[in-house]
Amino acid sequence: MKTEQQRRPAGRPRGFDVDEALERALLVFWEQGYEGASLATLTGAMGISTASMYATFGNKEALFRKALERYTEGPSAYLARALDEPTALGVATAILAGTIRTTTRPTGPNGCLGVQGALATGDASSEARDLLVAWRDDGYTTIRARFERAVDEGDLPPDADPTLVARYVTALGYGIAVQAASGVGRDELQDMADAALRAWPPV
Amino acid sequence: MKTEQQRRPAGRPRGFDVDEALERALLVFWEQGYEGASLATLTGAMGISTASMYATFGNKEALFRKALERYTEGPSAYLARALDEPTALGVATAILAGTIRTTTRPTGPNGCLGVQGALATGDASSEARDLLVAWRDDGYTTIRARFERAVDEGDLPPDADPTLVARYVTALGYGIAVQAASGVGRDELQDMADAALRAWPPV
DNA sequence: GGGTTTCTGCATCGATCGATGCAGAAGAGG
DNA sequence: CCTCTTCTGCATCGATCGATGCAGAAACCC
Repeated sequence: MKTEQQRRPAGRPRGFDVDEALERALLVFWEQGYEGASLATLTGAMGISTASMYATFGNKEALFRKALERYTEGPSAYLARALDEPTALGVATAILAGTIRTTTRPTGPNGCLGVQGALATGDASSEARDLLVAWRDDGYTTIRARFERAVDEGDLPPDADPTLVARYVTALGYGIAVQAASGVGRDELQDMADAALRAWPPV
Repeated sequence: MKTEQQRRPAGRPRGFDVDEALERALLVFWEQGYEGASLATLTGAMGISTASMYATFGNKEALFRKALERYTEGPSAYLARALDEPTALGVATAILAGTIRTTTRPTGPNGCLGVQGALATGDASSEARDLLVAWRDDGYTTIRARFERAVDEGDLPPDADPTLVARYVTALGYGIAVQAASGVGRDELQDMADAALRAWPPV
C-alpha cells in the first residue's frame, strides 16, 4: 500500500499554491467573518479567480471549512499543545496564554476565528454558524476531558468539578477573544489572565 | 417652556406601533446579527413595508442603532442596576447573574446583542462593528469606574487594580455570552459564575 | 366635506451576492 | 510536434442586497 503517493495529474498544472491561497482566505475570514467576507474579497486576497476557487475548494462554505481546519492546526494549535502540560494549572495557564498570543498578534486579525467567524448569522449562513458551534464544543469537550484526567490523577482535588473548571477556562478564553477583537492590548489581557488563575482551581 | 409637549402631526397617522416594531427588529438583530439580518427579514418581522421603515428609522444602520439603545435600556438594563449594589462583590455578582439571565432567556435569542451583533464584519458594516466596540467599551469603562470607587471606599483592598478587576468581570461576561450563544444552559453557567467569584477579588 | 398632510403598497432601482459556462491558454505525456 | 487534459480569464447567471419613487389611500384640521 502506497503511503499517500502523490498522483501527478495530466494537463496544465495549477498556477497558484493551494496552501498559500488558503492562508489568505483564512485571514479574510478571520478579520471579516463568514458573512462579511465576500467572494470578491476572498478571491482578491487569494490572488485567484472565482473559477479557480470553485474548482479547487468547492464553494464558499467548503472554503471556510478548510480555512477553519488550517486555523485549528495553525494559530489555534496552542490548544492541543497546552493539553500536554503536566498539571491542570499548567494546562489552564497555557491555554489562556496561547489564546492571548493568538488573538492579539501584532500583524494579522485580532480575536479568534472560532468565536467571531460566525457567532450570529442569517439563515443562509447557518451551516457556518453550526460548524463553529461544533468547533467550540469540541474545544470545550477536550479541555473537560483533560481536567477529568487531572481529577483521576489527583492533580485536581476530588471535589473539583471538571465541567465547571472547563467552563471557567473556556469562558475566560472567549472573553479574551472578544476583548482582543475590541482592541484590548496583550499585556493587559495577560495580567488579567494571571490574576484569574491565581486562585486555583475554581470550586 | 413646554416639557416635551406631544406635537400632534397633521395628516394620516402611523399605522403601526414604533416601539413594538423596534422590539421586533431588536430580536432579529439579536438572533442574526447586523449583517445576517436582511431588510426583508427585518421588515417582515416588524410587519411593515420597507418604505415605512425608511421613513420612520432612516436606514438599516440607524435602525440598528435604535435597536441597540432599546437593548441597553431593556435586556441589558441589569448592568446599570448592578452598579448600585453596595459592594464590589455584589456588583460583580449582579453583573454575571444578569448576563446569564439575559443571554439564556427561554424565549428569545441566546447570547448578547452587544457581542454577537457585529463582532467581525465586512467593510460595508464597519460602522455597526465600531458601534458595538464603543458599546462594549462603554460598559467596561462604567464597570471600571465603579471598582475605582470601591477601592476609594475601602470596599476593595488598596492593592486591587480596578482595571484588572473590570477586565476580569467583563471577560467572564463575554465568555458567558459566547457560551450561551452556543447553547450552554443557564444553570451550568451560573454554577461557573458562582465559582469564579468565590475567590474575590482577583489580584 | 374640502383641503392638506402623511403614510403605505407596489414596483423597481443599481449594486452586489454566490455561483457557472465557455472558450482559449498552458503544460504534461507520447 | 501533436494530442489530451486541466486550468484560467471573462462574461454572466438568477437572486438578493439596501434603498427609492410614485401614486393612491387614509386621517387630521378647518
